[in-house]
Amino acid sequence: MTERISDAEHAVMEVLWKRAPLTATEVADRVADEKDWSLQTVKTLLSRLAAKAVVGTERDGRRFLYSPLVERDAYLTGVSRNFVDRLFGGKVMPLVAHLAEADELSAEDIREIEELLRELKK
Amino acid sequence: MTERISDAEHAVMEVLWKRAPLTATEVADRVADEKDWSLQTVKTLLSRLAAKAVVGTERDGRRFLYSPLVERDAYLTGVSRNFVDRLFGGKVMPLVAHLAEADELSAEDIREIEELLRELKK
DNA sequence: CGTCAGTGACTACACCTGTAGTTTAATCGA
DNA sequence: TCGATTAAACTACAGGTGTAGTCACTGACG
Repeated sequence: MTERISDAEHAVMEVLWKRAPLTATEVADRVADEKDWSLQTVKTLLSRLAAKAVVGTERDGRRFLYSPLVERDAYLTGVSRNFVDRLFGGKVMPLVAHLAEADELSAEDIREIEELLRELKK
Repeated sequence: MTERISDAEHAVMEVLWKRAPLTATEVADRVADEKDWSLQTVKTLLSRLAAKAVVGTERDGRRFLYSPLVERDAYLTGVSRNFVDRLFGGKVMPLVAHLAEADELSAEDIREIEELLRELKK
């Protein structure tokens, strides 16, 4: 069971998944594109992530370099799994069906998914 | 924007979506199949849901009857939307692709989804 | 009529989250 | 060398969440 990552923490992780290692200041700069957070806020989030061993720290003189310890893919698999389990009884079909019925799927989406499934069957 | 429903509250909602109206005790009994919560806990959750106007209350003598005010379908659409937006940039394909790659889709799942999509295109 | 079981209302409380401010220690530039 | 800068560490604090406990009332039962 991978440690829980909160929404705010997730935004920080996205930055680190894109590029790492980074210093706290660098992370804050990049996160600033999305969120209007102070440097301190980002540092707090990094500390919490480090405390949970979701990011690793490496000393670089007076500062730290932060890197993800959890892979984005593994994380996404975990949360998706959890999501589908909790809300759709663990079955992906009802989820897709639901999105379809709610008109959340474009013709484009449908085409892409079909293609993907065709690939999978090989 | 529908009011936020927490995880614990969601378990209570599932019971009410299955059958309503119910008294607090009845809800607690049914929830007990899933969660090991005391009656008081369930009552607290019902109060919070009522305060958020996610369930409605109807007086029945000395007790209340609780019913959902939000439809399950609408709720699922909302959270699914939100989930896909936050984690997969709003595209459903990457989510399905991800679950597929992570071997979370059985051959059976694939067949069902294909069938569903075929239906959709009509 | 008095007691008790059931019910909603109110209170509790620790932990998580979002969002920082403050303190302290190290470093770099003049 | 000394002050200005910068970074990490520690502290803060309100609101949400999980998980109840307690209180006060009321109707049913003996």
